[in-house]
Amino acid sequence: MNTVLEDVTDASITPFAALRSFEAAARHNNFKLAAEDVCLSASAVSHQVRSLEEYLGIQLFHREKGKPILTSTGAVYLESIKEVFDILESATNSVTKRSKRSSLTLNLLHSLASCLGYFPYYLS
Amino acid sequence: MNTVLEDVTDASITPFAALRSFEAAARHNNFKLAAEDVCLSASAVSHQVRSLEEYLGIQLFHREKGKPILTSTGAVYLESIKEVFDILESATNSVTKRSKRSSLTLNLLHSLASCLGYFPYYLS
DNA sequence: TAAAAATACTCCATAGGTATTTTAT
DNA sequence: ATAAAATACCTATGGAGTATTTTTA
Repeated sequence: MNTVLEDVTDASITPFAALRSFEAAARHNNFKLAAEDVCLSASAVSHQVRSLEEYLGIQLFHREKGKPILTSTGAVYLESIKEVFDILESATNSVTKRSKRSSLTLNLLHSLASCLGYFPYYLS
Repeated sequence: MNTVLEDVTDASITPFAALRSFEAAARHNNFKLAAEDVCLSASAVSHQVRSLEEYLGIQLFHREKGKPILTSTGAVYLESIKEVFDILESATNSVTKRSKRSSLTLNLLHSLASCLGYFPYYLS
């Protein structure tokens, strides 16, 4: 068969973890705070945002002044990404049956609590 | 602070690669064919679909007869997942500037061509 | 000089492969 | 008897960490 290979960026292999970091980074305009949100090191967020930029072939943040500031293109992309997370979340909720279980209240730092929300298996 | 940990499945950490395999598997009701679509081994597709099921805590496929058949819950989930890919794809397209480059036509098997579409860096 | 971002370097967790077994036709 | 799916097991890769450097306020 004849196939013309084009210079496409296939959305279905979008580095997904990077989208989380990107969303958090955009929300704060700050990689350090974003890192806390997503329970990673600032270094990891930097890596991920960069990889997302390379994957897309565009700049998501201006970095002239050290502080990352969302580019206008980044802002456009962000809106869609939020939508993606919203749909994914309602999809997940609609198919996930949650067992009513007895709850346990803990006193925790917010940042740690947030991580436990993502990774409850840290609890033993 | 007080934090109540609930038994939630956080959509933002959905195993994303598994969604691709799931979509392909659902389209074919066949892991082998799905594997070709996503350029992985059938084993990998099996792994991924299972991990997605474990992550969601639901069954996406009936497997009584060896042949995987989408469950009704799986069908519900699939619809949203397709939407997610659609949004992601248009988001990607809208921010991706594609350089008009000269194209090269090759004769390839369909399955390989499909993989090259995903992974053009296989070309040297 | 303090604090975040970028980068260099490293490591190991895990995604995915091969080989094998199971199951259904 | 064949072919797909499940599973066991193993390996290599790259994601993410620490340490360091750079940069801005």
